Amino acid sequence: MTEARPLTISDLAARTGLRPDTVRYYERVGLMPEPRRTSGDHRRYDDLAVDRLQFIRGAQRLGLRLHDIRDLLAVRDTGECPCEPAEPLLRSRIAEIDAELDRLQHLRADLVAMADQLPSATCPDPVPGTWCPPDHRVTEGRCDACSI
Amino acid sequence: MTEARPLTISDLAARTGLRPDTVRYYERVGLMPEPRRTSGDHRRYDDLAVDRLQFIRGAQRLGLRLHDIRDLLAVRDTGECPCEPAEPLLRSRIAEIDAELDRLQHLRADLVAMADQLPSATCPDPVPGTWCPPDHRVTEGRCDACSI
DNA sequence: CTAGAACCCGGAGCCGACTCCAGGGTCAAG
DNA sequence: CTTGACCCTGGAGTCGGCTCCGGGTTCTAG
Repeated sequence: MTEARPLTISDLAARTGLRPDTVRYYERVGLMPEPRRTSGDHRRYDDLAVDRLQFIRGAQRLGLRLHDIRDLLAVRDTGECPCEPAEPLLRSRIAEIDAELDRLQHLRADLVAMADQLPSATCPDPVPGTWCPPDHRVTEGRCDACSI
Repeated sequence: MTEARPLTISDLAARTGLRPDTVRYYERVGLMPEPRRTSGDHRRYDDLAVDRLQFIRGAQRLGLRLHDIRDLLAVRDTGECPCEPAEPLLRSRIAEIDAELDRLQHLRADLVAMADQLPSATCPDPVPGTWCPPDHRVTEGRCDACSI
């Protein structure tokens, strides 16, 4: 069977697409438990560690923060399914993402409007002056109300 | 005329919705030129400084980074309209935003799928195991391929 | 003239998630 | 046993954009 043979930290890292430093970092911040060590103080891991790191990666892919992932892991460690506490977490991340999408869509629209009018209108009179977002009207090469 | 009477750093900050610390910070990083000083070494500003900070705020509103804004200001300082160099900058920011929107939309879809299936399926067997993104099929409470 | 608000400066701290470093020690293949 | 790849630690650095601090100085209204 493919049991036993313990993994070094870089074996583990390689299997999970991380770097050894990152694994040590996860240990420091409490995502990974302290592993057993060789007599020479080198970390040795088993497949549970691989599983745990994959859980972390999966949760990260879902846009969760290490802070939240730590909480889910704590639940998981009790032997319970982390789904129950995960759902509100996911819902609130969705809300955050919606807010960010909204912000970016508005921003994008502003940028496009700005970029489109740039080559033509605003530039007749190369004078140092205010250069404004597109929702501020420009009169005679100058911005009316650039109070933001 | 509303000329002359020079502004202290907090006057300037108040007029532009910033804090004095922020203005000093902008000076440190090269966005604002060194202003003149009183004999006691206090900064004194004029309306050009207000204009400049408004330009900075406007460009920030468009999602430009201080680094880029500094470049635009450098052009503006030559007396030229910063539009010419601004356009490619804006276009590349738009591309970045598109990439980010894309990422967030995928992420959102994954989160929703995950959150929707949480209360039901995945949880029949509260065993510590892998908990995976929704595009990885789950068989008998376990994930087939959770290699990211 | 005096009180108290505002200013000065350099540097540190914050957020998140790493990443890298130096200066050692250890492991395993040959 | 040697060699070279790997590992250890604690701490610092990175990115961006501020924000705050302490200890000292200056400005200004009354």
